[in-house]
Amino acid sequence: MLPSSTVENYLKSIYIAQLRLDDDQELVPMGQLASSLDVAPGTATTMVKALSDSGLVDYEPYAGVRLTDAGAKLAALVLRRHRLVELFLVQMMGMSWTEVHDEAENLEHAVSDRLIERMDELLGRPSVDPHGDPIPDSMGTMSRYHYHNLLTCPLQKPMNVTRVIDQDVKFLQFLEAQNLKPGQSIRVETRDAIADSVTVINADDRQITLGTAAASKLLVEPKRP
Amino acid sequence: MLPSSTVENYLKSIYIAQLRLDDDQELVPMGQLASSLDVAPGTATTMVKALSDSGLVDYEPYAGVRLTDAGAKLAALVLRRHRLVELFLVQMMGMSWTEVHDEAENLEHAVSDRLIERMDELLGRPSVDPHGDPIPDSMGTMSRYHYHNLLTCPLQKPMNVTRVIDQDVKFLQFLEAQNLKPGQSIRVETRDAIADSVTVINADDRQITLGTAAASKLLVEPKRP
DNA sequence: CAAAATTTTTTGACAAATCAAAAACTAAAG
DNA sequence: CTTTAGTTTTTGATTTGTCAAAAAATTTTG
Repeated sequence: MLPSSTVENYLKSIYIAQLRLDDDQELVPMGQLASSLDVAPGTATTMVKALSDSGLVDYEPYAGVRLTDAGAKLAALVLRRHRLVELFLVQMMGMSWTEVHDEAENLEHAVSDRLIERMDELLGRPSVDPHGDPIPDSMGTMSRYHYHNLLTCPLQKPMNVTRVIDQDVKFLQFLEAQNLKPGQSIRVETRDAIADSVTVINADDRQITLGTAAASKLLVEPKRP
Repeated sequence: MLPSSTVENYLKSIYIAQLRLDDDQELVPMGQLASSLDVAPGTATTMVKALSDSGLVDYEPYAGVRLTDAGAKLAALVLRRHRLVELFLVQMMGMSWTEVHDEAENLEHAVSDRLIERMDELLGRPSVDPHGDPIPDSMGTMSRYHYHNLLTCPLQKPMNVTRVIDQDVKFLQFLEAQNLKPGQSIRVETRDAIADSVTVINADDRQITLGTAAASKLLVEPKRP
């Protein structure tokens, strides 16, 4: 009984929401789930009850939903397929990292285990996708790093962009144009809480100002070569 | 309103059945369509009526169904995706020509035009897939070549296998083991109508005997080195 | 050509996934 | 602690794709 792509999408959404909830014990609220899947709230309730009956989630009425171990493993494997496909499209097909998310959104439900294994091999068992997101292994285990973002990292220190937490094409294109892609070296110059902004210097010594909402989506780590 | 993968499969089946019907004016019987799609006859009737309402097929009750121009174009583009994916899996992913059909069966509904165009480019605008089946162009035009098969080709003349009209993995593996893949050089030695068999000599001078049902699935053309 | 066999269509039902809007519940504010 | 605001669940419908079995049409056969 292989899960439908709808089921895979629900599991994936819950998985990602749970990661963002951070505290691993918490429940994902139904409203949030519904809006992330772009369905009506009642639809999510119905579906989550069915998932609960299949043992993929724990559901607490009026409180929210949490993946079981079985559900979490399935979700991680969907994410693995998604991210390997993204990397494959960039590395082997020469597509832009800004456009591969939507393509992978469809392919993640259509690629077989055999093909995914082949991609993994050809790509050299990569650990992150083109956005810096970690790729779960074939057992469904995903490394969980706690990166700094542009709001929390030290000022005036050379950092590397390691990850971008947003799949919006325009935003990614903007980052590319400003040399703020994963892998680039940057440093945060100033932060202004009142102005709600952060200024960073990129590798070309160009200064870029971001709002804090955008700044929080760029994850960095101390530069070390 | 992009067609669902179910609709794509119906169109593809009708398209292929129509090619086999040869006389282009004929109708595909509902029973044949239903069994090729592995659905109940009534299901096919219902679906075909819906396709007819969308202007993708002409439906004549109790007689059968035929693609309209719009339907034929859509079907050809599905076939294009299927066959490009198959070739891609063999050429670029190193998969076996015997196993790519099933994989392509899923991927044909998930790959975008953009990705297909990229594959086509990387593969050098190929004209046939690993089974020798022609690949329609992006306008939905497919070359319709009239090959001989092992039952109709001249005896004792050197021929090239150009195409295999069967996707059964065991059969393809058999052909591979006997050096009867597309591209190989062979010659038909004898035919025996009573014994219902054909004997062929492969490139290694090994003699292989096939039943006529199998023999009719191997298409050949005169060897021209 | 009429009876039998076959094919096709119709009918009624069902499962998956969804929505809109009413009802129920929880949380927040006064 | 009650009213209000915000979530969540229920309810009743809808769409897509499917099946089994009855009914109708067609084709084959004696």
